[in-house]
Formats: sequence, structure tokens, C-alpha cells
Amino acid sequence: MSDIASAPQAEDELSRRTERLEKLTAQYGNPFDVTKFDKTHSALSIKEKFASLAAGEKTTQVVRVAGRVMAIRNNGMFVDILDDSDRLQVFHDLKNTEPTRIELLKLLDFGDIIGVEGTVRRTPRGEITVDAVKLSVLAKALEQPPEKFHGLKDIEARFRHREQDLVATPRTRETLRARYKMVAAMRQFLYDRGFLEVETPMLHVIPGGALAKPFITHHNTLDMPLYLRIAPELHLKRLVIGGLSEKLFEINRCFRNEGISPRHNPEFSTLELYQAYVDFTAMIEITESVIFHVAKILHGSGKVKFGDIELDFTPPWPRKGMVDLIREHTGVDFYAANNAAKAREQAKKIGIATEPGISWGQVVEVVFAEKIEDQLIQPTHVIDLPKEISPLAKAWPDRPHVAQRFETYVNGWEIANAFSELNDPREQRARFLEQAEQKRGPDDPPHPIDEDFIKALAFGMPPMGGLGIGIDRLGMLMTDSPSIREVIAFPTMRPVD
RNA sequence: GACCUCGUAGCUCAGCCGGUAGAGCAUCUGACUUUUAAUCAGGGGGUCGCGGGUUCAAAUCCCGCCGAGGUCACCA
Repeated sequence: MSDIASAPQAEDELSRRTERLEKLTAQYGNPFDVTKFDKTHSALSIKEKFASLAAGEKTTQVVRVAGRVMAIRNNGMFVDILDDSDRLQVFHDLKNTEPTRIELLKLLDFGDIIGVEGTVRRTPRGEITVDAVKLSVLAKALEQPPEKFHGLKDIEARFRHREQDLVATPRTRETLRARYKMVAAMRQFLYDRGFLEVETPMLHVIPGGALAKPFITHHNTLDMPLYLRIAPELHLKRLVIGGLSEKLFEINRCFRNEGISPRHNPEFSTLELYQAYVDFTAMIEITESVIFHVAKILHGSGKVKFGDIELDFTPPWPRKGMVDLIREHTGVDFYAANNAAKAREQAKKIGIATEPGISWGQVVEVVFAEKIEDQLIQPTHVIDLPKEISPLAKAWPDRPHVAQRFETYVNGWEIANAFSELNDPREQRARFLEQAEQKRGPDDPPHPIDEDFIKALAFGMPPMGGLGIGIDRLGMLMTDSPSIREVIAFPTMRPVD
């Protein structure tokens, strides 16, 4: 001990900690040789089990706990450890501890992983504490964690070094745990309803099921380009066509090579679900039920705080026609302006310039996005979307330019999209061709048609409803997170030089 | 891609009408010893994102680059 005290000060933290590791190894064995520690309790389970202890009351109950050293107070007399359940205080009575253990205690650093055996008591100040009788270092931290009080504030550092963020920021632990708990709850909900969870390709020959710029990669042996999927939709339908299951879903990643924003990450997760022999109204019911279920699991009710507002996910949610909403908010009736030219003219009247050559449906879509979208705060199903912007949805037989489709909006964001799936292969081909001709951005290549999918439809797809829910955005709503990056463990970042 | 803002010690931040860098936590030494962001005293630690320019002198002013956040654009 005295030799540590008199040793020349290490020029940096890394060498200081490395020296301690060497000393540890020499005197107590290399902590990195340790392969296991028989934990009997989590921090939280101890606090719960001994909740009734009075201040100053001791027990003889021996427990074994382990976690990361988060604070060392009073010369090592008090050490706080953090495990995945909670923080817990460990006590060493320095007057009555054998010298070898005191030496070991003095080699501890903020951030080390330790195991402790001891008895439980509540201190006179009321803290549940483990009086240590054995102490072992299970891993040495050669880098120090962020500062214990302010934690890691720098947003960039938080996302680049998420493990440090997790150690330093309780909110990060809560947010990510809630996100994964939400996903688990969604899965369980769907299992309970008899849905089969499936997996479909991430690597697509033709990126279909949506209109978005894909990531391109290359397969060496096949010597061909492959695309990271932008949506799983077409493959999932093919599984239903084949009769694998009449109710199936996939929760997995999609990739879109587009802008990054507080609501967009290049890779993001969706739930896509298909159920044969039902229409889009059944998808409305599932959307409301699964999200209400998640809200209850995470918050105990359908009411969820988000920023300054309280969202209420208690079903049923209002259903509003897209064109009707526009009429209510602007006075313009796009059912009256029933062709592209009239629609563009009406849009211009309310200050929205549109590209020449776009369809009636696209005008409606643009006006909706500009005038309505961000006002839909409480959960709302927007129904009756134009057929022209719904190439995979059935239109109403008696309203041929309106699709049997809805999008659910919360806090101004689209979080769900569903329709009665188009199952006529001839109609589907025509829609794809139409879509391929539609003007997009000047640099966008024409969208290729997935003939395998058309052919699959030709084998006969049952009428069915399909639903997509954006997991990340729902996660943001459920965790009061203003940025999508908060609910993604490792958001996409540009590397530092 | 455009615009605005930011980048100073391991972490959180101050300094920025130019004069050569500070605090708290962390760390080291000592004291104290039932603490709770422990306390007290004393140390060490910085290519002020990178590069260039102006100037006697640049963390500070100017330009470029890199990274980040935001707004917009983009976005089935």
C-alpha cells in the first residue's frame, strides 16, 4: 500500500489504472482470469426483500451481489455498485476488515466490476447495505466512466459510446429497456392472437414494397448487385399466398438510403403483419389494440406523456377521411376538384404549388402533408387515401379513386399504414406500371417491377388486410423521446476521422 | 444538399470586445471516518476539433475542412 502511495503519479488515467491492474494481478490474481461469480441476488431484489428492515437493523442473511463500481466514499468504506436492476451500497468496516481486503479495496476504481459477499442491513441513515465479508474484482476498468453527477451530456458522445451513456445516464437505460419491452409486448400480443412470426430476406434483388432509395451492395460469387430491403411486404404476402400461415408478421429492420433527421434513421424497425380473410378495418382494430396493449404495459394505461402533451391511446380512435380533413381545415373540396388539373388549381389557391404532371392523388397527398399532418396530435386514423398513392391497396368498388386504406397519425407522425391488400395480379401490374411512370425526383431511376411478386399473386392470394407499424416512432412516443436516436441503441453516425 | 448553432482537462462547463487557459467532478498526496454528489487541505493534468490567414500577440477575429445538434429539403 505504501508503495502505491509513494509511487510517482501516472501521467494519465489509463496508465494509473493499468498499474493498479498489475498490482491486483500480482497480489490477488488477474481479474480477467475470473470466469464466473455466483450471484444470489440483484440489487433490486435485495432492496425489495429487505424493504421492511428498520433503520439500523441488521440481518445475518448472506447474499452475493455483483456490478459496476459507481462511487467510492469515505476511503472505500462505502462503495456503490450498479447492476442491471438498481444501485446498491456495499459497506466495509475499515476498523475490522483484514488488511489484505483493505488493500484490495484501495485498488478499486470507479468503473470496475466487482463481486461482493456479505450480510444485509439497513444503515442508521436508512440505506439498504451489504456489509462485505468477501470482495473480488471481476473485471478492471482501464478507462474511467463519465463523471458521476452530470453524466454524459454531449449528444454525440452519448450515441457514439452508448455503453458509456448507459452506465452514466439512467434515462438511457430506461428508454432502451422500454423500447425492447415494447417490442416484446407486441410480439407476445401477436403470438396470443395466433400470428406466426416469420423472417424474410434482407437482401433483395429488386427493392420493392415501398418507394424509397435503397442501399446497394454486391454479392461476389453471384457477381450481382443486391439491395438492402426497403420493406418486407412482397415476401410476406408470398408466404400467405403459399399458405404458410393465414396470420403472420415480421418485426425487423428496413433500410432506406435517405435523409437523417430526428425522425429518420437509415435503418429502422417495422412491424409488418398480414391476416387473410379480413379487410383494413380489422387492421384498425389490431393497430389500436396492440398499441393500447403496449401503453398499458409501459405506463399502466392508455395515457402517455409526450413532451408537454398527454397522448391517449385508449380505443377507439377517430377515423377521418383524408379529403374530408382537408375540406374541414381549408375549405377546399378535392372530391369536387376531381382531376389533376382542377386539384392543382385548388392547391395553388391555398398556397401550395405542385409539380406539373402529378396525379390528383399526389396533389391530395401533398396538401394533406402541408396542411393537416402536423395537426393530428391525438391518435387518428386517416382513411380514404387516394388510390393513386396506394399502389398495393384495393380501391373501393363504388369509389374507384379511393383506396381501402388508412394511415394512423400521432403527434403529427405517421406511425401505421394499412390496407385491404390488392390481390388482382392484372390490376397490380397496371398499378406498378403507372407507378413506374409517375414523376419522382429528377435523379430517381425508374422503379423496376417485381415480376416474381406479380406471378405469385397470379397463383391466388386470399383477400387480406396488411398493416405496418413504425417501431422506432412508436418507441419515441412511448418513451417521451424527441429523437429517433434515443430509441435506437446504436444510431447511424458518420465516423470520426 | 442549404442555412443556423456548437466543438476548451477523462466528464460537466466558464473564458471569446485579441495579451498566451480556469472551476467543479474524476485523479494523486495527506487528514477525517457510518457516508449518500461525503468533507477538509495541498498537487498533477490541456496541440482550446483540424488546417490556413490577419496581428507584435489568436481559445478569442477571418477563411476552409472535419464532426455534431437543430431547421428546411428529401421521405409510401
